[in-house]
Amino acid sequence: MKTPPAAEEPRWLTEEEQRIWLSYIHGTTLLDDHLDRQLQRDAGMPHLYYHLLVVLSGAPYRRLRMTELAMHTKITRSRLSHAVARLEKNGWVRREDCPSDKRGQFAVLTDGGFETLEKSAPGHVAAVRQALFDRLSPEQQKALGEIMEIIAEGLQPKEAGADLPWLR
Amino acid sequence: MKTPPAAEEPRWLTEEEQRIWLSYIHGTTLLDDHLDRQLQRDAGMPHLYYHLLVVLSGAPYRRLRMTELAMHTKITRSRLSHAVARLEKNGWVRREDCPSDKRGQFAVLTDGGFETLEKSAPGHVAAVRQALFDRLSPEQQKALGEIMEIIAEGLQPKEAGADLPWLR
DNA sequence: CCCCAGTAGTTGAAGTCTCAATATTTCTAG
DNA sequence: CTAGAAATATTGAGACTTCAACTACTGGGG
Repeated sequence: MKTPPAAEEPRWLTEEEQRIWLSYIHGTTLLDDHLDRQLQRDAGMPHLYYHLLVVLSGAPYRRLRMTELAMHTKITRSRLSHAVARLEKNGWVRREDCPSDKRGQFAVLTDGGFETLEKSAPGHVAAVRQALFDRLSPEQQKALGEIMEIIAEGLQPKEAGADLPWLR
Repeated sequence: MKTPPAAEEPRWLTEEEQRIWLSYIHGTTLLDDHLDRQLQRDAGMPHLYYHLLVVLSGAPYRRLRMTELAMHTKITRSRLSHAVARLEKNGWVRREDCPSDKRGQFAVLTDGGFETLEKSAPGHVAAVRQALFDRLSPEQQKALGEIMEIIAEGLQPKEAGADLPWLR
């Protein structure tokens, strides 16, 4: 009988938590912008598009179903459709019908796309190193990986029932 | 005389570094999307716009010069101009001329903007907690803050000369 | 005082992203 | 076997971002 049931005061962030959160916003904003600019300049595409090529380049036969590619990159299928349309226009990706499912489409990395990747990869890796790995201790790198994995895991569309408390 | 001078092989990311970098991409992609969606739904604006209101609410007289606001939020002045135009249309921010510099503009948080913030803040804090703080140990939270600060610091437009090696 | 390089901020066009709606195909219960 | 539900992928409109060009103003040397 201490607090009214409906108008609970929310648990605000502490000063320390606010600092951390602000640092997160600043760091990610600056890094994302930095890489987008670097890649736009050196490869003619934003970071996400580059990443799509990277993922395709590592897939069997350099191809992936649209839905799979979307899941691997954590983006919506709609966003991916638009992105692939643009990459196709550049000749870096090609679409192919899926023989076993008439609804399906493969996104296939073309030779031109692969060459573009080869040309721009060194500059991109250098940028990532310079902005991230060169500045962090091995412990911090390890911590960052673990932290981001936890965050990603918590936001992933889960398997059926996994977030139903009465099924835990 | 071991390696040709022009075609040095770049220092690719190790497997471990690749894992970390991929986790970073996944985590930030999912978290940014999650918060954008949450705020679009509950407050009618994307996360960046909400953050602009937050920063203004903490500034003296709830106002900041455009350039200052851009620096506080790590975005370009152009992006800010567009964003403030939209926030102004919503009645959450108002522009005011700067008396001491006729080029200058203040962005001022309106009462309506403040109320909107009050209404949506609890939900937003809850989302940040649930996605981030609730899942990380105190040590991880601390580490994340330090890591992001380092990254941000490295990408910040520096003071004149600060990045000239011969001035160090 | 005047020139002009630098600063503050805005603008429009082109590119990208979101959201809801759509067409098509596959799966499944009955 | 078939009707309905679910999955695959795309589309278009509107919102947001980027980039370069632009206006207006300031401040410091000649």
